[in-house]
Formats: sequence, C-alpha cells, structure tokens
Amino acid sequence: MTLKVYNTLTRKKEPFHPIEEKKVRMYVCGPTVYNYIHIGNARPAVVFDTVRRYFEYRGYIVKYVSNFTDVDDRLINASKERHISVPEIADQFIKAYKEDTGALNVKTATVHPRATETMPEIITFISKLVDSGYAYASHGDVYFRTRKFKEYGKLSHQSIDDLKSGARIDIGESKEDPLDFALWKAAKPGEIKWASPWGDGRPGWHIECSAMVEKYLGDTIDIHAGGTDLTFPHHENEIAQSEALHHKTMAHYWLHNGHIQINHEKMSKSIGNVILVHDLIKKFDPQVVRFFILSVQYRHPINFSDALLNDAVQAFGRLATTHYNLNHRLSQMTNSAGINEALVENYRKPFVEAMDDDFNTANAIAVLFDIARDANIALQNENALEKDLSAYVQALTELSGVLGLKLAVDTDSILDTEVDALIKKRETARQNKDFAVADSIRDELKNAGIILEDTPQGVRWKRGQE
RNA sequence: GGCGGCAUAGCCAAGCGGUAAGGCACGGGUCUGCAAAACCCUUAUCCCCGGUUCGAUUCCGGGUGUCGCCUCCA
Repeated sequence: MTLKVYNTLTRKKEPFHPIEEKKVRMYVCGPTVYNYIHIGNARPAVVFDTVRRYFEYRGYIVKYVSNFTDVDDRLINASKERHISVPEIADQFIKAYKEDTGALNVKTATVHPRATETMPEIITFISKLVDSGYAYASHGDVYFRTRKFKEYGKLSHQSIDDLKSGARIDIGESKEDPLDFALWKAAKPGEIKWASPWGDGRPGWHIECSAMVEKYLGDTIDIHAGGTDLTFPHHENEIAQSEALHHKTMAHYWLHNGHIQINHEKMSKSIGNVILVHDLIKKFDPQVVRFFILSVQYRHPINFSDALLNDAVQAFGRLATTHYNLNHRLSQMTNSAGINEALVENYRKPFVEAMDDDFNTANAIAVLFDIARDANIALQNENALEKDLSAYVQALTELSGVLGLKLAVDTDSILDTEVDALIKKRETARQNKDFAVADSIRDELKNAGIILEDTPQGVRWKRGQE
C-alpha cells in the first residue's frame, strides 16, 4: 500500500516518496503570537499533528518544525496598546499556544523556532539574495525582485501578469515593481529593531520561514504545510526566495488545510466571529474539539457551531463509553488471556487504507465506530472471550491514538469510597427488591454528577450530566 | 476580472465508473425491577440540463447556488 498525499503544487494526489528512506522532514507555518490562537490556528496544528502521528505510526522518523512569528505589525501594535514590549507579548502567547495546543493533544514540534532567534540566518539569507541580484535595497527596506524569479506563480497557479492587478504599493514603500515584496523593513522610530547591512529594521514575513526551513531542515524538504490562505502570497514568496537562492526545489509536497467557517462565512476579526481555543475548551472537552476537526477531510472547509460541537460530544462519547465499558468488563477478568491479534488487524487494515488516502480521517473515524459497534455486540455476550475484548481495547486505543484522541471517561473522584459505599447499599436494596431505596440512591448520585449503570457483571459508574 | 473549493438523507460527513460508509437526531423494537449503556429495524429519485458509456453520485460540457484566494488572514 502506498501513502498518497494531495499536492497543491500539482493539484493531484501523489504517492509519497520521502527524500530519505523512512524519514520525513516537514515544516508547518505557525501562528503570529500576538493573541490567543483561534480555532482557525488550531486546525492546521491538529491536522498536521495527525499527519505527523500517522507517519510515525507507519514507521517514519519525522522532523517536525513549526515557527512562531514573534515580530510583525500586529505584535508592534499590541505592544503600543498594552505598553509592554514585543518580546513580553510573544512570550505570553507562545506559552498560551503551548497550553491550548497541548489541551488538543498536539505533540510538541521537534523544533519550534522563533523569528527573532533566527535573525542572523535571516540577514544572511537576504544578503545572498541581494548579492545574486534577486533583491535590492531601497530606503532602508529590501525587496525581492519578483519578476526575476521565472517560476513565480507555480504554486498558486497564477500567471505573474494576472497577479499584477492585485498587487499594490503601500505609502512609504519604494518598489521597482508592485509585485515585489519586502524581505526587510526599515524600523520606524521607537519600533523594535535589529541591525543589518541596510540599516536597523526587522524581517518581512515570508523570509523567516525560508530561513528556518533552510536552517533546521535543509534546502529541500518533504512537506511544507499551512492554511489554504497561505498558498498565496506567503508560500509562493517562500518558494521564490528559497529557490532563487538554492536553485533547488524547496519542498516536494505542499499541503494546505481548509478554513473554518462560522455560519458558513469566513471567520475574521472584522466580522467579529473569531472563536478562541482558550474560550472554546472551557465549554467543550478539547478531545471533542479535536475529534470534530478530524471528522472532516482536512482540505475541506468546516463549519463551526455549538450545535455541531454538541453532536460531536455525543459521537465521541460513544467511542469513549465503549472503551470504558470494555475496560470495566476486562477488569473482572484474568488479564492473562492475551490478545486476538487477527481481530486487531481487521481494523488496522481499513484504518491504514483510509489514512493512506491523503489522510482521510473521516473514514479512519468510521473504522473507530466499526470497532465500537463490534465491541458492544461482544459485550452483550456473557461468554465473550477475554482475548477478543482485549483486541477491541487494543484496536480502539491504538487507532484513536494515531489520531491523537484520548478516549477517557471521567471516573476520577475523591469520593470513590463514598460512592462505593452507596453503590453497595443500593445493591443490597436491589437484592431485597427495595427499589424505592435503590432508586433514591441512584438519584442522589445522579444529582452529584455520578451515573450508575447496572450490568450483568455488576455496577458501572461514571461522571456526567443526566 | 484571474484562479480554486464545495453542492450526497432533518443535521454532519465519506464514496469519485458497477444502482449510496460512518456519526448525530427522530420513530419502532429488544434487553432492564425501572433506568442507563447497548443491540436490531426504519429513513437518500446523490443541485439542474445535456453528453460519453452496457452502466455516472462518480468522467466531460453548460447552468444555478455557495465558500474562498488574488489585502502579512490558519
């Protein structure tokens, strides 16, 4: 079986061939850290984390680099408004980013470079472009000579002349051509700045990624990824910079995730419908948020709403419940029967097939539900074999783990002994057919957020609403 | 204007040449002291019109609708 990935460069699904056998070098454009991340930032984080986990599951060693843009106009503006320094703001939101993505079970990148920590490489990169004639200094700024890069537009599939109409020159800029873009920006009075051959200033947006890719992953990498909006101009410009300098392909595969929409329209600050992960995970289990994001193929748009999330709560809960119920049953067994490996393999196969098809997580999740259904059928059988039940647990845990989903039912409680005592009391009442007492105990626990379920194998309990 | 995505049951969403996965919700049933959990059953002329084909949701052409990129917005 071969893994196929959709490549924006060719607009086709292509078999994945790594540069080095069983190794993947990937770069994912990270956030500008001037605020808490929104769910639009969370999607690429979750999606490409899943891509990474899948590669690892398939035996690849993945070097995963994702940057923090920690200096730009928005950070500078935030700095002015809040009267604290740019680095302080960046530190605050990098910390928040790690907390939020951590909650979503996103693994830490192999390297998480910051633009401001890559300054020497950025300046060297620009210098070389200037030396080779691909860039020029102008009044303290440095611009890339876009028309000199003949393949410009190959990623976004636009001819350079079509792009020209959309290009513009801001006040104060002095470009040779409207299509040229900034590599270095001269500092305005009072702004954060770094010394350079062209005067004090800071890097343009695109150059940091080119410099970081080169520094941490090399001239040519396997996968470069980000949100679909980054295709143009960001990634187009990265290609221009890097390939003009190295005369080598920057990345073999370009992956772009679709956007998140609110009520079928773009999420944006101006519309005022931005949802921060920081807030969302107060209302919904982060695992459910991750599950919801992965329930749709990553290139398609996802519409977000509380109603949709609530459906996901139910769906994900089904998986978690099955997992829990399996473990409840197994806890009463010998723990020595081994695992029915053939049964696990029955689910691994379709799962891998789904993921091999451009990371079709929707189909992969369908496999999880197949496991749940089969496991639940098995659980109804009082003579179910332990090795089969163990296989269901294994399949569920292993495959949901590849998607970065933790199936857990909340049973943590300091009230364990108290709950136990009440459950025992209720069991006695039930044996005596004193159902009024039994039901009142059940109601009492329910009001305390503990749900009791009677099964042939004894009482199960979990935390939850109603 | 240039480039692109999407249009599948009440809702979400796969499939991409051989008469429609999965989930949520609804209804009916089974199990249960009653519940819960679970299982079973039920629910789709695949936006429209042409074309190619023995056969199209799936390919091609044309519509319509919708979302997006072309503004440092993931």
